[in-house]
Amino acid sequence: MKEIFTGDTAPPAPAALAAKVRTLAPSMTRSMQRVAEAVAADPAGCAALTVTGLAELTGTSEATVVRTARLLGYPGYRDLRLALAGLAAQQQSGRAPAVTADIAVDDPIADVVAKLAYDEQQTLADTAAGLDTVQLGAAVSALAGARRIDIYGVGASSLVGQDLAQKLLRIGLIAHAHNDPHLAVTNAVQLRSGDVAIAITHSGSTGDVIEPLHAAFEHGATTIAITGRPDGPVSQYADHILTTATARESELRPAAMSSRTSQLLVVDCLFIGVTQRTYESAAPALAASYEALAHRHTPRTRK
Amino acid sequence: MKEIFTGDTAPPAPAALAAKVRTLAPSMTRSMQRVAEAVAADPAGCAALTVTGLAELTGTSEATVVRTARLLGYPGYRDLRLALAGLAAQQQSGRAPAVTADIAVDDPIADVVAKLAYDEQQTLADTAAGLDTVQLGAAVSALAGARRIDIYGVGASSLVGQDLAQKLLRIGLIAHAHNDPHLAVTNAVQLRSGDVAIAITHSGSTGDVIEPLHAAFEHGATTIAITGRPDGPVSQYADHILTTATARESELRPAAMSSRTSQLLVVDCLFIGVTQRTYESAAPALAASYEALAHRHTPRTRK
DNA sequence: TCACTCTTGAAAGATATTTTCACAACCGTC
DNA sequence: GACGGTTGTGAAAATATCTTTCAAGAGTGA
Repeated sequence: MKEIFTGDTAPPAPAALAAKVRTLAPSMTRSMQRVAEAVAADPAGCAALTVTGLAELTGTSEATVVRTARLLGYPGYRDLRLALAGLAAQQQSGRAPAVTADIAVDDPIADVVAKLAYDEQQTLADTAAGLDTVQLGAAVSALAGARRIDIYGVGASSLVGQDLAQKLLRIGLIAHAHNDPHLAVTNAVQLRSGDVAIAITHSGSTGDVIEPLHAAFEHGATTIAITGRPDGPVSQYADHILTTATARESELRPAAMSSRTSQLLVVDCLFIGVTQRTYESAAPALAASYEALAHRHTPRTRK
Repeated sequence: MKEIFTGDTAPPAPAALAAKVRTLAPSMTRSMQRVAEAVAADPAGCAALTVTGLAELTGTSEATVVRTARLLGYPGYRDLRLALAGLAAQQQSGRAPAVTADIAVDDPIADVVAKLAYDEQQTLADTAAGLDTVQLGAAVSALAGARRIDIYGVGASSLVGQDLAQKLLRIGLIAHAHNDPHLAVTNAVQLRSGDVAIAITHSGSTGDVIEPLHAAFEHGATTIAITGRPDGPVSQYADHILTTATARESELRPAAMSSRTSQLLVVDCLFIGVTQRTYESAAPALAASYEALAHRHTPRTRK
């Protein structure tokens, strides 16, 4: 059965507010962005303000502040404010926000390693916090019972798709990752109810990926989108939307880098989820695949 | 004239609310005690209530609720509520130490997400800590000046290799990821000094990957191994060894999962390092590849 | 340029909070 | 046990805050 994507990211956000702001920022208007930025930059300060206060601070109107709160997933400003207070309390008591400068051209290699590792850790945390477990559960259910699974991704996302396909094959599911858009579409029209199609696109607007998903959707397959832009075109044809985190990008660190990390976490979650659901058949399949590879390793030599 | 009740406890309380309630209870009237008790017993629940709601819950009136808030040191109920929200958030974040456990078959999906994210974060930290920056620097130098770069990986490592190849191609280097062992070997014998060969294998003993690296090594290419077993056979033929972390694996979470995370971090480090070294040519190449993809995105739809 | 949609804030409308005020309950005293 | 005074309480008015509406302005594509 299909669910209708209502545009609002489902439940009130817990702690991943900064990440959510980043994810949703592109779909915001200028004024709303100003509000969102203010909120992300200083949760504690904003929690102390009334709608009117925050509107003045950001040079916008109350209406805009309320609109922003809505977009971030809260029923209204009051609830955003409450969440902000919670966030502020956590920040204060908890961890110091480790300073994380952009990677610079002249950074020594050790700094590059440290910054990269930190950024990716951050991306993982953001993804985990922003992932809608209800959608994830639904996606897992669909996959666990799927007759056939087609996965679409191009560019960097193609590798993520292949990773997922490899994993699903290992537990005995019939999965195939496409990266040729033409073949993907011609295969998609073969799908029907009981099959699952997965589109992976960070931008949410990659035509080569949307087209096969659209075709699969039209033919009655259950469709899943793994995207950083849940409001993007791809979501039109997705029964279940899994949102990946959007990290700030810099010249040296393209968005593709963190989106890959985020996508892989989602893929892993899907895989583990499906393994759990189909444990009876998955466990022996995993064991068998492990066994099959054992003889391909040459004996260890130690220098 | 105002009804002034400002208890001697002047400043807004931080987290010691329960204690404060106990301290102040004797000086409270019966109704106020009921309110204070409710608040102390369930901060989170009360944070969700309006004055009217809390008044009803405790069988008192709004005025009493406000008076209680004042006595507790807040300017009014609104501020008490904000503090309550903060408290609730702290409590909630406090109880989440279960993530260190292995992922179990019956874990709810939310736990799976949390545990996976945590594990991968750990893997990243371990990798960053264990990476030899001298070796990394040497590898970067070799890549930056390479005439041609061949990458070998099979299975999950194949995807990592492809990721690296994609990245290096983007900055104008000539890189190719092989996953067919035969073709890899036949190509490897074409390499010579000035070329670079990279083998990616978690076990360090994957014959299909060692063979081409061996061939490349013999023919004078600079060889790099990305492996979780620096003492494995693959290292015999590697000029530079980059060590990836080995996370504990469980039945549900195969080693391939964390080794991939670790390998990707290494790959990212290599990429950034090479980009830095070749910035003059890499920057415009990156910009061009970005540009080239721009038109492949369909226009955004906003609901 | 025109027609169009999207964005925005002013102000009206709805809620929530605070204050006021009158009355009930209690307490000690005569 | 009735009386004056004090204290505790909630209903309702007053205020502050939040939400919605709506029309004008900004931006956009033909």
